[in-house]
Amino acid sequence: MGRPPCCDKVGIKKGPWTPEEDIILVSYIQEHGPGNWRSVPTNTGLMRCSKSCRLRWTNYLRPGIKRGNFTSHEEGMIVHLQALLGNKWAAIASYLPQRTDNDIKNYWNTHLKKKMRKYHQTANLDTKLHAPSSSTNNNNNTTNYNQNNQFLSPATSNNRQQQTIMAASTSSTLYASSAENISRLLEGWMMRSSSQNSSNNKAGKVKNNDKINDDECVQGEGSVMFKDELFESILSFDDNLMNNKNESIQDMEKWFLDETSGQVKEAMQLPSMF
DNA sequence: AAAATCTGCAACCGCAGCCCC
DNA sequence: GGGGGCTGCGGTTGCAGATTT
Repeated sequence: MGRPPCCDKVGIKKGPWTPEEDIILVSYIQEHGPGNWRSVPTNTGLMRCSKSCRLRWTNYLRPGIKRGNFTSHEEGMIVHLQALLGNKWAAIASYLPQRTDNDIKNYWNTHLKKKMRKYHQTANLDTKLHAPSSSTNNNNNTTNYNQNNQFLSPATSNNRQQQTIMAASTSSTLYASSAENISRLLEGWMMRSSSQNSSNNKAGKVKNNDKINDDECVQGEGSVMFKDELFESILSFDDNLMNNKNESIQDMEKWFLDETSGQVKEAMQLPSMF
């Protein structure tokens, strides 16, 4: 019945990755580059399925990943892009090259969704207080979501077209193509893992990896590369805008070009919490 | 202080689409 | 053209730590 899970083979390890496994995977990718995931478990001896290796790399080990502490600007981007695209986390992540789709998805589900709900509760209350009592708005529910669990902001329109535009501009997969970056990551790994006590790795959970990525790849020399990639990503978005202007995309353009959070809020009609 | 509950996030599952033969 | 394999993606789960009772 149904499709069997990809990883139900006997001997395939599941669950949290150990630092040792991470080092093996990073070393292998340093040598061969990302891709051809099918061959990774056999070539490395890792008792993981190819899918697990790919996920571990893209969501955690890939150089340039920034973790935790989303800035208000990033929050604004996520909220606005989610309003435009719906739950197209990969597309949204392509505009935040230092964040993974998984990270953004988690952040949306755990933080932003609640914030938006709260905001709309407040906004709804305000409307009720200020609107005439004859209002025919029967939306008791505070937040509007469509069938795709997409938050419906005032700016939302022509989503199909915008998704096409977004998809066209997400072609730049921002894997670290630079061997230098990967080796820097590996160096950081080796240094830290040697001084790391097992107390930091309860039940195989490796929380301190976060810092390694930040230190080595975001604040280090490698950050130049990723800033450039972000810039290119935004440029490609602008190119698409030139060809596909419509009202809400112009809003988007305005928002992208604005640099201060105040302007962002204004352009997006975002609540003050951002 | 201990138990119960909540929260955040890494990892897994399974579907869809692409690519190659 | 179509069948199989591989990869990408979004939804969901499970668990550890934090918070509350």
